[in-house]
This record gives sequence, structure tokens and C-alpha cells, in this order.
Amino acid sequence: MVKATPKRAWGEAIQNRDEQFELKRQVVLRTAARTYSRRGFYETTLVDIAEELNVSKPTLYYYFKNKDEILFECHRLAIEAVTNHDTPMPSAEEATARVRLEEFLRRYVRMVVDDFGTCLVMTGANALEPENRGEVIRGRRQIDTMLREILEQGLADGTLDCPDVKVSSMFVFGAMNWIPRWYHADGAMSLDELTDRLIAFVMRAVAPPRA
Amino acid sequence: MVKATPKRAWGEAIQNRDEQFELKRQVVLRTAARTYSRRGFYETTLVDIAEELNVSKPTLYYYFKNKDEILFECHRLAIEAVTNHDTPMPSAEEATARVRLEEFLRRYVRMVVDDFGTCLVMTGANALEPENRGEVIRGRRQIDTMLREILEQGLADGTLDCPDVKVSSMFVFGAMNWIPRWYHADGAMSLDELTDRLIAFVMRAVAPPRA
DNA sequence: CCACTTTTCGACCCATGGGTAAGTTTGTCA
DNA sequence: TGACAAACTTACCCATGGGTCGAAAAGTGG
Repeated sequence: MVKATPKRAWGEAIQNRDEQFELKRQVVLRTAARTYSRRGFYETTLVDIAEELNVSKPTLYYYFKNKDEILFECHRLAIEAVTNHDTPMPSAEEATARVRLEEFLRRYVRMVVDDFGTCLVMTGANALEPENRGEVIRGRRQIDTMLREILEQGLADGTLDCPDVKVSSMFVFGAMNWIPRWYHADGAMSLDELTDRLIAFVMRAVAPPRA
Repeated sequence: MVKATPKRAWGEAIQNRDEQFELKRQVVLRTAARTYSRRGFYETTLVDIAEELNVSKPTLYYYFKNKDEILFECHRLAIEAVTNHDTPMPSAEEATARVRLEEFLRRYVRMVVDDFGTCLVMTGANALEPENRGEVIRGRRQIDTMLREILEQGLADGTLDCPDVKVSSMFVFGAMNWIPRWYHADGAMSLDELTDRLIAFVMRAVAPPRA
């Protein structure tokens, strides 16, 4: 007779200790991000997260300084997924604004649908302590700038057109940031379909008059 | 020597008691909505709200059952501002989908920029107790339906066109619900300008191929 | 199998903040 | 001006949940 609950370890021990530590940290973060997203940051207690990992609350403190740091790391990872992508965005010299915009939207949607991205968008940055908040805001601003820059390029190279770059970019971010509130990956629509629809929608909104 | 703090009553006594009561209730709600919006529901304590009104915490309990009820009333008022507007929306027989869409967007933006609307959009409905949550969700769904119905009419009468009504409506709501996070009425752009920009943006996104 | 480190946990502390009880002030109306 | 209700306050209760402490497991290397 084997053990009823096979202990279902939360980080299989194959690596050495440092790797193991880092791995478990990641698992905590993913779980926290998912829970924060679903229930909200303040509705989520550390015990909730701990239980989901079959672990006690103090264990979390072995991996993180406090609740805020966990949230902060989630935000950081989400932002990095866009700003420090494996393959860098094509530069303005390499591609038209239209092409670059499509690529940007694709990346951003992918981010926003992921646990960390959803967490970033659902939980306001005001939950963070001032110091960390600064970094997150800086990161978001950086992403903002990416889109604005593309729209401006579009104005110049004629592949895009919109009356007001700042405002238009905000509308686009709004449309995307709202996705986690209604889209569920297990539903009828696949992520690719969603992305295509978003791209089509945005492209029409910022397309030049006759193209 | 007059009193330094002239007591700055929070509901000037001119009406009779019932009116006075109702008036103060409204003042509490507005203040709460503003604070919830700015700081977030969980970051706002009842003492915060009370202090802003130069009143003690228990006074709030004289006007409301509890913290949730205050939030709920804010949400209710916001939703009603759209569903029970003074002048009803023109029906599908009275106007083209295009015209109706513009009117709808105008109303929704106006709502979302208001204290209650901002509160509705910024604080998730998950903060509410199950019972009230139901009513809020029902209200939001009703508003959802309004927009979807218009988009469908547009498909029929040819004044609008989009590949997927459900998804497109979500993008539009996203763009609008995100407004409170970046738009500030005291900034460079007036509310009317903002509304015009939004309408222009959406119209292009859901315009028929050649119009 | 023994020291020594890493990882985990049970038990506790305590500030915060929603909510209440009971009394005091304020207004109203005979 | 006295009785009665409305409006408001001070002082308190107490569950919740973030965070800590010290000790016990569990793994590691000699």
C-alpha cells in the first residue's frame, strides 16, 4: 500500500540547492499571481497561498521578505516579459510601424493573459510600498512609450494614422488591459483568435484613411 | 472673535429632516466613491471617509448598514446613470446604429468619469457581499447587452461592421473603463474632447468597410 | 552516525480596522 | 421649558491577517 497522499512535493528535488530554491520561489510567485488575480490582492491572505502549496505560512517568509515583495516580483516579471523579450522588437529602421505595432500587440496580449500579466493589470500598483511602486510605474511608462513611439512612426511613414497618439495609445492599452476580466483561456476562443481579433480591431482604429 | 473652524456643516440645514437625511447620505456616498476610487476600497478605512466629512466613524453607521453597503450604493448609482437615464436611448426604429452608438458612448464616458462611475470601474465587484454582487453584475450585463445590441443592429442596417460583436464590445468597454486610470478632468483635455476622441476611435474600429 | 546547514512548522504577537453599546448633544414641537 | 426623537460621539470589542520566534525535521557531507 503506497502513501495515500504521495506528499506531492511542490518542487521536485533533482537540482542542487540553489536551483531548488529559485525554482520554489518561482512556484510561489506563479501561485500567488494566480490567486491575486482571481481573488484580488487584499482578499488573498498569505495562508491562502500557502495552503494552495501545501505549505505553512512561515515557509513563504523563507522565500520572500513580505507580502508586498511577492506582489512586486509578480509585477516585475510581467513587465520584463515585454521590455526584456528574448527577441528584441524590430527597430523603426527594420520594419514599418504597422508591422511593429502588430508585433507589439501580440507580445502585450500574450503578457496580459499570463498569470503575472493578469496580476499586473488586475491589482493596482497602489498596493505596493512607495519604493517598489516607483519601479513598477517606471516599467509601465516604458511600455507606454514603446506604443506611442510606434504610433508616431506610423504618422511619419504613413502606415498608421490617429488624431492623438497619447490618447489613442491609452484606448489601446485599455482594450488590452481589460482582457483578463472577461477572457478565459478555457473558453470557446483560443488565445490566437483573441489576438487576431484585437489586432484587427486596433488596426482599423489606427489605420490611415485609405489603405 | 468668530469660531476658527466655522463648523463647515456637511449638509446645510434648510430642508426638513427626511430631505436632510437623504442629502447627507448622498454626501457620504460621493465622498466614499471619490476615496474608494483614489485609494482603492481596501486601502480606504471608514475613518478616512469620516474624517473627510469632519464626522466620527459611527455616524456613518447611522446612514449605512456597513462598509459594503456604501460601496454597493455607489455601484448602483453608477449603473443607474446609464440604464435609467433621464432621456431614454433612441430605439432601433428611431435611429441608425451609428447614431445610437455615438449616444451610448457619450453616456457611458460621462458615467465613467463621474465619481460613482470611476468607483464602479476601479473597485472590483468581488469586494461586495454575494447578494449585492449579484445585482451589480446583473446591471453591468444589462449595459453590456445595450452595446452588443447596437453593434448587431449596425450589422443589419449597414452603418456599422465588426467581425465579432461580443469581442468588439469588450474591447470598447475596456478602452472606456480604463479612462479613469489616466484621464484627469483638471488636465489639458476637456471631457468633451475626450469623448470626441473616444467616439472617433471606436467609430473607425467598427465602421463599415467603405463609408 | 554524527555534526552542521537548510528547510519547514506550530505557536505566538499585535496593529489594524470593521462594527457595536451606551450615553451626550442638538433640534423640534407641544 | 420640558419631553422625546434625531443626530452624533466616545470608548470599547474582537476577528482577521501580516509578521516573528524558536524549535523540529530533513537533507548533506565527513
